[in-house]
Amino acid sequence: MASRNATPLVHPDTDALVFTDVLTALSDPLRLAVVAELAEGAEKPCGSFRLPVSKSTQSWHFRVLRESGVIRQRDDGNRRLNSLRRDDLDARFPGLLALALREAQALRVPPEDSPDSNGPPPP
Amino acid sequence: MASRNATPLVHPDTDALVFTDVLTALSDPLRLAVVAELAEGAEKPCGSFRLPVSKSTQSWHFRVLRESGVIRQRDDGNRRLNSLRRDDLDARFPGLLALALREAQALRVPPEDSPDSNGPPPP
DNA sequence: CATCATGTTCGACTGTAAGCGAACATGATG
DNA sequence: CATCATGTTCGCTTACAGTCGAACATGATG
Repeated sequence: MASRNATPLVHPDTDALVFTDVLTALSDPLRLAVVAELAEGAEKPCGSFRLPVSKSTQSWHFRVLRESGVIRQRDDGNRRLNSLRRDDLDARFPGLLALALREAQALRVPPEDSPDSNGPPPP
Repeated sequence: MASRNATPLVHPDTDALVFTDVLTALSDPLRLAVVAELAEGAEKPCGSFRLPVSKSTQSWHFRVLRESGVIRQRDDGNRRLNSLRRDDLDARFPGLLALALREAQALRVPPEDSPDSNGPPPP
């Protein structure tokens, strides 16, 4: 469904990143989670994030992230691979990404109350 | 209209600041302008900002800023004085405010096209 | 080639953000 | 005390963000 005549995957130039747009993109917990996962480094297809929303909604969130310049997307056969525009973000808004990642970590399933961090999550 | 029985001016604790809420607060150009103006240091009453929206809308924006923990408000007789919670923000999200201020500066009436930055703005 | 997997797009719906004016509350001022 | 200045609150609109399911497009796979 990817590399054909449709929307040609627009990415804003590094120096065209808009601060308020990036903040808006990062102000959503779901998108912040995606960013955190991409921060691990590897390119990941959209479907690999297990987001608790429908596919169409996922598409929407990835689009917001791409169009604000937070992530890069490229088509690889069937799948659309996502990566973090870390260098661009660091160049344009130094420190912002680090901050976002730190907070995304904190947001990540606040440790229920188990004394040791073991065992599977309760059903 | 201020210090009476109404809403008692709630401010979130420093360690209770929510990242996504702060980002949302800062992602609005109008509110960003307010933050920039408060960054000059002085306490300023709401009416002194000359925002291009109605009074009720201004009240709304100040409320968003206060409840997200970006600004502090206190009543002084007739007026409600605003100040930036700089220390709290720096403690909780180091670097974020500096970044926002830098970008707010950049947003500030993008230099029309006058070769030298002189003369009053055209009517 | 038929089917499946991966994503996007479209239209509709819902909720919230942002805007306004009118009414109100209160402190300052004449 | 009457009036003015400063802000908030209360509906009420309007715009947009977020969500979904259905339909579609395309690459991969049997």
